Amino acid sequence: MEQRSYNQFCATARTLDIVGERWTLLLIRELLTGPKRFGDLQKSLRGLGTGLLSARLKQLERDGLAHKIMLPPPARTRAYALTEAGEELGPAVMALARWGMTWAMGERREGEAFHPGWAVLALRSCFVSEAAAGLQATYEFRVGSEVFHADIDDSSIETLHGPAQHPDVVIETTEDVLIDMAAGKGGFGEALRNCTAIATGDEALLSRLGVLFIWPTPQKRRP
Amino acid sequence: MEQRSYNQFCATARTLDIVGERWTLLLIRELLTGPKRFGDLQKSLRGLGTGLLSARLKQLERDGLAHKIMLPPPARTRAYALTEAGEELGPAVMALARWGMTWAMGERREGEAFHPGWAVLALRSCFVSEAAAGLQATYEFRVGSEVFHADIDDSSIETLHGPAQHPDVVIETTEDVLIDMAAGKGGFGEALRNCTAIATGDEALLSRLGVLFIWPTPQKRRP
DNA sequence: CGGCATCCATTTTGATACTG
DNA sequence: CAGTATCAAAATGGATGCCG
Repeated sequence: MEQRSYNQFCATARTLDIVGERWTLLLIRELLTGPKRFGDLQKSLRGLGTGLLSARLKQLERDGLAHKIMLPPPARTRAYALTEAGEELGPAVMALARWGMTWAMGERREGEAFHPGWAVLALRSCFVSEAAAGLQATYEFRVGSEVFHADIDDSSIETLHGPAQHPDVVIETTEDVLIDMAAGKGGFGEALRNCTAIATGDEALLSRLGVLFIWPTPQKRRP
Repeated sequence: MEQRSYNQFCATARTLDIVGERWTLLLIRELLTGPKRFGDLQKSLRGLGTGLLSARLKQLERDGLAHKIMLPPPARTRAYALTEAGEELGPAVMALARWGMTWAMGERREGEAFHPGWAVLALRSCFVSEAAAGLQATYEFRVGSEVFHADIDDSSIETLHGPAQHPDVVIETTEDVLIDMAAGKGGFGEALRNCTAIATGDEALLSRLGVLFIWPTPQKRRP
């Protein structure tokens, strides 16, 4: 199994040799919110069969971007987690996401899957680090049975799957609100005000959300 | 010809639907330093046949990322240029390049192609915008028969193929120096000091290069 | 559940030959 | 040059069966 390569001594090409194949960057997107099990990865990626998923994960391991871990009790099952090198692809994935928010989102299309985690990651890519200078806060997001949290610590952010230890604010909402947000219908602040979102916790931190996360203005691509 | 899609309502996935196919991001990398002709694109991308190149360019046009233009006299030939949406992929490509510089470069491998333009783009991704606040300067780089220039204007940068109008500094060097730089053997400052680089122009601006462009420290990926 | 192996229909790609 | 046309080789997708 010889690995295909662009054979260019160029940082972009070398990166794409490693993560440029179909599905690879989406796998990394999944793992950016924390370790995931084989089955959960497959459920998130319709169209990716077990064979190819297995091959891609092996490749990520071989290339030092991910590794198998044992989930702590009481789970005690295997899962895949990013290594440091894998985590550091975050900025690149966020940059791709930002471009997509601006130039490629719009209305949800017939048959398109949606997972709350994707919206949470999109939110991370909207994080305005300058607006968080000196801030320390944890926001928890509950959407149906899915829970995520954003940990902000002085201009850095982490967005992880699962509940927070000590959330300062808890926001409970529905998938539909996130879908509207992802479609660019008003920023995060509007999504909150809009409808079903219920928030509990520190009022000041809650109202700060609109400054911490700024959704880019959608634009039209013209041929 | 139905376009293949991940079918996910997610900014990253939507972006990859558009630019995630093989060669597409490398094509965009080529166009990020300015318009290019069909033949020149092909020469830069060994392994990409005329058929696929033609198909990719059509797709870029259809998706509003690039368009055909007429080069101004005396050239008067057709070329491909990025649209605004295409240009805005710059940050994403730069992010991929930065990751590659850190985690994937090292020694040049047997058979790998190299073009000065790739190094110039890598340089752009090392640009420290804070270090350029209030600065206005144009650097011209000459490498063999290839000429590029970096136009810095108050914390923003453009790196283009071709000579500059009014360069403040002209740096003449060899491919080997750029290759060493790309391999991470010392930053740009060192590359200049090192050997064949000859610079003419404003001394103060020249010595500022080491602050304007900071090469990331190469790291090892561990499986 | 997690994961590999196998088979097979479709797509993508790579390489080259050919045309305006 | 700037592309089309063509064909062989790979990669993908989907289904299914097996094993710990």
